[in-house]
Parts: sequence; structure tokens; C-alpha cells
Amino acid sequence: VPGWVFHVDLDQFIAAVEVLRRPELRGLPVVVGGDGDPTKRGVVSTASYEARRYGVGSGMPLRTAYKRCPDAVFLPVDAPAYHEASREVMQTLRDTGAVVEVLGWDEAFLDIKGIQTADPEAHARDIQRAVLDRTALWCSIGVGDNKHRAKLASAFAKPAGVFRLTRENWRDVMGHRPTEALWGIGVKTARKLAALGIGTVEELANADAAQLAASFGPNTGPWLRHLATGEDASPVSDAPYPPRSRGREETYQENIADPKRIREAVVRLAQRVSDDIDGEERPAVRVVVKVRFAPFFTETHGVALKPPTSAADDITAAALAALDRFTLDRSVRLLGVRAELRR
DNA sequence: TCTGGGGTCCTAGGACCC
DNA sequence: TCTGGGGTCCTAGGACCC
Repeated sequence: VPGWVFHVDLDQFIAAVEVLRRPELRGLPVVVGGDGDPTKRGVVSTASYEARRYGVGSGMPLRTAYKRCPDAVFLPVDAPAYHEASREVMQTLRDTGAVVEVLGWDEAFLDIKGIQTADPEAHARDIQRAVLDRTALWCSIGVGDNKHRAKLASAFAKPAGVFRLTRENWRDVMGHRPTEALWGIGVKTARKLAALGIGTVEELANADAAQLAASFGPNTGPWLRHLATGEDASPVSDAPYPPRSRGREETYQENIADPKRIREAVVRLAQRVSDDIDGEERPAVRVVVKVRFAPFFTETHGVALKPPTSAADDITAAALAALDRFTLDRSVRLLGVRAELRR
């Protein structure tokens, strides 16, 4: 009997939450992103299915989304609202008795080992119904024999469906797909693999281990091939995950050229980071400043905190010391400050 | 009408040590 | 004279994900 793993993925989550509190938007193209002004710098967080029909999707610049669908309703990101909706969904999932590993606002893995079922699809439908009844949100559920397969399966289940992906149908479903279909392979790695003559999941599963290790490193190489087999022994874990870092960054509507204003902005960001880590029990060991110069290239510099500290004055001083390591001879479109926390 | 903001993890290269 | 072979730590950057 396989230990079933479910991957629950909310359908158009952010847009769906917005529609719930504004029922008049149902059925309309809705685009959530930035501060809701599609003429400004920003990207789409989530587009409703109606908006996706116009070619609008996550990660797309808001200005492009506006061009493609000028009649869409553009809304600002309201993180607290999504957080609250997410909390309700995750609690519903826990109440089913499964072990729940949360993966962001709108996704979770469920280990249902403790629940006897000969019909995992029926159980998935029950969970889907429970989420819908309690939150009025639809989700799709991937049914797998491990996390990786469950994760990929949920995409095939959308919208509002259930799809099973296991060792048995892995080759049929995934073998012919591009390597980018795997969770952990993005456009860069797919391109690099293609240059080695490896285009599909099946080809990657059969690739030469030594060649992969030579190109991607002794750990990453074998890991890539392992991904293509669909096998995954990692457990679903509900253990609390201590954050490694906390950061704040912002893109400016107009680039900043004046070093004095850059300095002031870094101080403000450092102050916000200090406020954020005030609630953490562990102090920061390092502060990293990120600068994105025009047109679009990014550099970072960091400063160690010895001894580790959470004090706002120390965080700010470290951020300014890190900023001093940059040559500010070009205008800046983004600044960021990140504190790395003691492990 | 260019390209958010929140993160995590891995790697390469230099410093440093024995 | 013409320079080893580990090992670890630190830093910057890259890649990926939601």
C-alpha cells in the first residue's frame, strides 16, 4: 500500500479571495498586483482565469497586462487578507487528520498515511469539498506516491480537479515533457541541459551521471537526474521552520541617482528589517544590502555582525557599511536590506 | 508602456590554516 | 629553488520557487 501524498493547490488563490469580498467581480477579468495601478512598475501576482484568456499571467509586468487586457479590474495586493484566508484553508486541511506541510499562502503537502483509504481520489474529493464548504475557495489536488509527484500532479488537476501521478504512470505522463516541467528545473537549467542534448524528462533520467556532475557539480548533477526519475524520499513535515533571513526591498517608480537619497532609503529599509526581527528570538549575524542599478543588474554586499545583534542601531550601521562598499555611479531602481539570522 | 517582493539553497573562489 | 594537499570559513552571485 503506497503512502499517499496529496498536494493541495488553491485555484487562482489571490484573485479568488478578492472576488469573495467583491462578488460583483465574479466572471470578470481580475488582475492583482503592485498597488493596483497598471501604469506603474510592478508585476502580476495572480490573474483570474478570465484574465488569463487574454494572455495575462503571474510575473508579467503590470504594464504588459494592462496592454493585453485594458478592461480588466486591477487591484492592489492585500497581503493580510490573503494571509487570513490561507490560515483558514490550512486549518481546514489539518482538521482532516493529515500531516500538513504548508508551502506558502496557497499550497500544502498532506501526508495521509494515518488514514486508511483504498480510494485516494475519493478522499481528495472529500478534502476539496471541506475546503470549499469552509472557505468558499476551490482547490485542485495532486495525488502522488511522494511529494514531487503530488506537486506535479496538482497542476494537471486544475481547475477544481484531482489527478494521480505515481511511479506507474510517471513515464507516460512526464517522459516526453521538457525538463523544465520538473519542480526545481527552471529556464536556465533547462537551457543548459538542452545544450548537452538533454531535452526531455526521459532523456534526463537516462543521462550520463558523470557528464551531469561535470556540468552542474557533484551534488546538483545527480540531483537533477534524480528529479527526472520522479522518485522522492523526502517526508511531509509539519515541523515549524525557523526563518533563515528576513528582508525588505523596494523598487522605485523613478530611479534614484542622488547618493544622499539612496542612503536615506537604506536607513528606512534597515529600520523596517529591525522591526521585523524584533519578534524573532534569534539575533542577526549578517546584513546584506542589495542594489539593482538601471537598467537592470544587481549587486550585493554584506557585513558580518560580531557579535550577533537585533539592535536597530547595529542593523542600520551595518547596512550603511555595506552600502559604502558599492560604487554609486549609476542610478538605482531597487534597494534591499536583508538580515541573516543565527541558526 | 520591461522586468515585485518574499524567501531558500547551492556553488565558486579567495583567505586562511595545518 | 619555484613552490603539496587537504580542510574550513566567508562572500557574492546564480538559480529557483511562491
